[in-house]
Amino acid sequence: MQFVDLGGRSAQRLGLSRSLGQIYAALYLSPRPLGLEDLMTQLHISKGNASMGVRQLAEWGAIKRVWIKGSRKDFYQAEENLRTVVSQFIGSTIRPRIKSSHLQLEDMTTELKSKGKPDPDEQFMQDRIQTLQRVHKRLEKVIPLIEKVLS
Amino acid sequence: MQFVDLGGRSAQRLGLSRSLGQIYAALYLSPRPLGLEDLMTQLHISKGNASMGVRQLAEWGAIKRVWIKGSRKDFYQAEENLRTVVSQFIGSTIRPRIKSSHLQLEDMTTELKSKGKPDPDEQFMQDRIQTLQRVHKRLEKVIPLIEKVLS
DNA sequence: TCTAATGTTCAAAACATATTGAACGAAAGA
DNA sequence: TCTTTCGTTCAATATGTTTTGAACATTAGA
Repeated sequence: MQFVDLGGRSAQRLGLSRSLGQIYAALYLSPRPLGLEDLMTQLHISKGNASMGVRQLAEWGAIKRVWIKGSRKDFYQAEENLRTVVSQFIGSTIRPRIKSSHLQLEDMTTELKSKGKPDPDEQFMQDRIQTLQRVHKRLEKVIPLIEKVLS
Repeated sequence: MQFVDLGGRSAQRLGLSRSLGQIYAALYLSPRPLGLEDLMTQLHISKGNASMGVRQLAEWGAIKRVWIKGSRKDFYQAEENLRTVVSQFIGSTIRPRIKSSHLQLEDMTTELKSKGKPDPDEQFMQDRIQTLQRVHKRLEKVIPLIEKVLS
């Protein structure tokens, strides 16, 4: 299905697995909660894959588990507020990565500076890294804007 | 080298190959242009990899080829204006993808609408896709902000 | 023209990651 | 208690991507 395909490809672009995107897409378009069985047949994926997928998505708050009276299967439905989904993804995945780069750049500058008496080449490196840090800081400011634009 | 590693990992996060990031990082920190030979030895990558890497980066305008008198090797240096690099990357890679998703969503809505008389489930899908389109449009607005924040 | 230096190409290999599926565990109902 | 249904786990497999390296192309200089 076209929408599910789009979900799969979008997920891959974001560095996630295709099936995560497919699962979310299928749930997002379904008026009724779906069980593992449904996902397996609709998406042609294995039970293991479906199981791991829904767990991951539920951890991120992108889908939620619902109970349906009279069935002992687990059912899931998409968190329909996309702002929430995006925020969650940013918080759990994007932000930590940015922070990590941030820290590494800091490490490098402090180490360089601690050596004192930089020769011209070291000075050049130091300058470049500082420039990069400034750019990095500016880029970080975009993150809150993403969330703002979705409100 | 730490900075080169960071470049490699960052590239991978952006969906590029590790060596692209490493090559750019090495050039970015080097006060002098580097040739293929330098890249091969500094980064422990093959000649083919280095050759393909610099071509790609040069196409994106992230590095430029420079001639050094008295040598017939090709040398490269990083485009030092990171704003340019980012813009280029957005234009050549991010924007087309967004546009593609955009078009696919439009396709789906028009197809759904053309069928007339949606049953309740079709109606639900139609609504969800429309919501998604609105979110998508809002997210698109962030792109110019990225470029703005770098000016 | 021949040789040496350099860059390019692309099929094969290496690598990384996602997916499968069989075995297992838990728990409900008979 | 036994059986069935359902979800989970994870080693093996499949898939997709990157990297290698040997063969080739091109050009400069001898």
